Amino acid sequence: MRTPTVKDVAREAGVSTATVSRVLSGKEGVSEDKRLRVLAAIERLGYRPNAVARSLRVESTRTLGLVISNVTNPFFTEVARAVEDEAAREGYSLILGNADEDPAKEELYLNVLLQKQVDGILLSPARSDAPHLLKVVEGKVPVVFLDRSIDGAAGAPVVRADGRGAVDSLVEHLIELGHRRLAIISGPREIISGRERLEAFLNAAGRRNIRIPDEYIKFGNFRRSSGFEAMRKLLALAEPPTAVFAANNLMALGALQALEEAGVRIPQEISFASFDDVPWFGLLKPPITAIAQPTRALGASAASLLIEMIRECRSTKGPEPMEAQLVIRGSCGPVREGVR
Amino acid sequence: MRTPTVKDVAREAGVSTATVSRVLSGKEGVSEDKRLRVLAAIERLGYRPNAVARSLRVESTRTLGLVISNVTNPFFTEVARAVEDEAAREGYSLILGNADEDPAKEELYLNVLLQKQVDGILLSPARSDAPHLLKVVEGKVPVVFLDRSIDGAAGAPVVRADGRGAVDSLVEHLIELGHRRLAIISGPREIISGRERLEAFLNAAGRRNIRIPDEYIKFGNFRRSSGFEAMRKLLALAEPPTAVFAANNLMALGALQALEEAGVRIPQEISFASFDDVPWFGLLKPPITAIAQPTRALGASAASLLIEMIRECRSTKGPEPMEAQLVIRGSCGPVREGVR
DNA sequence: CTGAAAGCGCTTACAG
DNA sequence: CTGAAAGCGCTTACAG
Repeated sequence: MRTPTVKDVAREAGVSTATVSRVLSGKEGVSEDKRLRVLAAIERLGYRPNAVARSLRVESTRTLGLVISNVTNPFFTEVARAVEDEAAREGYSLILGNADEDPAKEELYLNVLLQKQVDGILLSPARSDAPHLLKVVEGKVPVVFLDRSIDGAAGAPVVRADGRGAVDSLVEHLIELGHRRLAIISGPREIISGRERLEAFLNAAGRRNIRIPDEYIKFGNFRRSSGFEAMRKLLALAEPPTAVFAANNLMALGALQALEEAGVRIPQEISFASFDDVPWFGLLKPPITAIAQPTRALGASAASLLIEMIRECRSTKGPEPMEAQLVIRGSCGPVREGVR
Repeated sequence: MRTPTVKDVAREAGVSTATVSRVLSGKEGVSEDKRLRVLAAIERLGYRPNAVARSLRVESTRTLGLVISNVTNPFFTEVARAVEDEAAREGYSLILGNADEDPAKEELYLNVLLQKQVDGILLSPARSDAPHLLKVVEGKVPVVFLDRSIDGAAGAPVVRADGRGAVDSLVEHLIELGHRRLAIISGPREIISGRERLEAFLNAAGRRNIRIPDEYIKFGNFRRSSGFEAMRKLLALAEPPTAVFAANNLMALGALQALEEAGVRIPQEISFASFDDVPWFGLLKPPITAIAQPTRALGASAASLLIEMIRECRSTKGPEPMEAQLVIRGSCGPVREGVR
C-alpha cells in the first residue's frame, strides 16, 4: 500500500488537492463542511504530509545547520542543547555537523547543508583564517557565528562571550596571591577564542609588569591530550611556573591528569585555573577556580538571532558580547615560600 | 541573480538536463566532450545541486534522525558523536532531536522526522511502555533502538550494552569489602536500562543472601538533581547504607555533590560507585569506581546497522549486546568497624 | 550517446 | 468558497 498523498486525501474527501492543502496549512476560506471532510479523510488514510515536497515548493526547509568543531566538548554540548531547544520551540529542526577542528571536514559539511537547503547556519569555525568560508557567508543563506568567527566576515553576526575581563580578574587574583611565574596552556592562535584568551592573559600580566617568558606559553589544540602534554612540559621546566591557566575545559582535564600523575599538589605546589566551568570542577579537591561562560544564553541567543534573520530576510548585527565570569574556588592559593 | 539550476547548466553547456544529471551522478555513457562542457558550465555558474529536489525524486534524503532523551548526558553525547561520525562516513546527515525524557516531545520529534522523510531513525525512547511508538516502528522507515527499547517492538533491533554482569561484579566487590547495607539510586523502572540495573543489583545481592530494604532503593530520573536528592535522603536515614550505587553518571554527579555538602568522606564513611564512566571520575579523591559502557562502539554499531537496514531494505536482528565493564578505583573501601 | 517528457508531492496565483 | 493547472528542481524510463 502506497503512502497516501494529497491526491488520495482529495479523492477520499471529494474535493480538490488545493482544498486539502488549504486545510492542512490552516488557511482561511474553506467551508466548514469541506474542512471536516478533509480532516476525516486525513484521519482515515493516516495521511502525513511530505515535508520534502513542501520544501521544494515553498523554498524553505524549516531546518537549521549547526556545525561545531567538537561535540564531545561540554561547552559545545551545552551550546548545542540550547540551540536545539530554541530551534525546536520555533519549529525548526537541526542538522548537526561535527567538524572535528578540521577545516576540510567543515567545508564538506557546509556544502552538504547548502545542498540540503537549510534555512540558516550556525557555525563555529575551526580557524579564523578561512577565506573559503567567505563565499558561504556572503551567499544567500543566513549565517551566524557561534563562539568563534572568521577574519573579514563583516556580513555575519557573531555570538560569543567576552572573556577578557574575566581573564584579567584571574591574573589579578593570582598576582595578589603572590604569583609571578604565570603560565598559560593556550588554544591555537588561529582560533579567535584561543587568541583572545592568550592576549588577555599576556596583557593582564604586562599591565602589572609581569613578563611571561615563551617557555611559559604552551600551545594546545583545545583537546584533552594537548593539555596533558603541555602540563607535562611545564612541570619539566628547570624553573616551573607557580600558577597555570588552561584556556578551555578539555585541556584543563588533561592538565589535571598530568598533575595527578606527577603527584603535584594543588594549590600547595601549583595554582591552577581553567577557562570554561564544568559541574565536576566543584567536586575536585580543591575545587577548581574557573571562568564561566553564559553557555546556554549563547546558544539560545545565536539560534533566535538566526531565526530572526531568516524571518526578516536581512542581516542584523550580533548582540553585545556577554561577559564571562571568574568563579573563584580553591585551586589558586598563595605562592609557596621562597619561590618568588 | 537566481540560484542556477540544472536547466541553466544545460543551456550553458548546450546539452539537455538529462545529460547534466547524468554527469552529476557520475553515470556511464556520456561522451567525454559533453561531460567536459557540463563540468565547465557547472564551474562557471557556481551551480550547486538542490538536494531537496533530488530527494523528492529519488525518494531518499540521505538523512538519519537521532532522537535521544538528554544531549547533556555525556553518555549520549559520546554516543551521538560516534553516530555522527559513522553517518558522515557513509554520506548521511543527522537531524538531532532532544526529547528531554518527555514522551510527548519525543512523539513530536518522531513525527517531524517522518514528515521530513528521513531514511532511518535511531531512537532512545523516554520510556519502554510506549504503545504510540509501535506504529512508527512498524512503519516503513527503519528504526533501531539505542541503549533503550520499548515493550513489544519485535521488529526493530536494539543496540545496547548489557550491564548485568558488571553490576554483579560490583556487588560482589562491595560484599567482599564487608558491606551489607547496600543502597541504590536507581533510574526509573519505566526505562529498560533503569530496570535492568536495579534488577541486576537486587539479584546480585539476593544471590548472596543480602536483602535490600525499600528505604535503600531510591528512584531518580537519571538527572543530576534527582541523584542529589536521593543521596540526601539516604544520608538522613536512621541507619544509612555503607555503600551506594548510582545508576548513571548524572545522578552520580548529584550524589557526589550531596556527599560533598554533607562532608561525608569516601570511602572511609561511605563507599560509592556509579554506572557509566566519565573521564573526571579518575581525578576525584578518591577516584570513583564505575561501570564503563562501550559508548563509542554502541553509537557506531547502531548507525552502521541502521544504514545496512536502509540499504538492504530489510530488518536485521541487533548484534549481541556488548558487555559493560567494572572499573575498580578507590571509592569503595572496607566497611568501617562496628557497622555490620 | 542523447533528449523530450513525465512525474516525485506539494502550494499558489488565477479564474470563476 | 473552490478547482484546474502550473511549477518548485531534480531523475529516469523511453525512444531514437
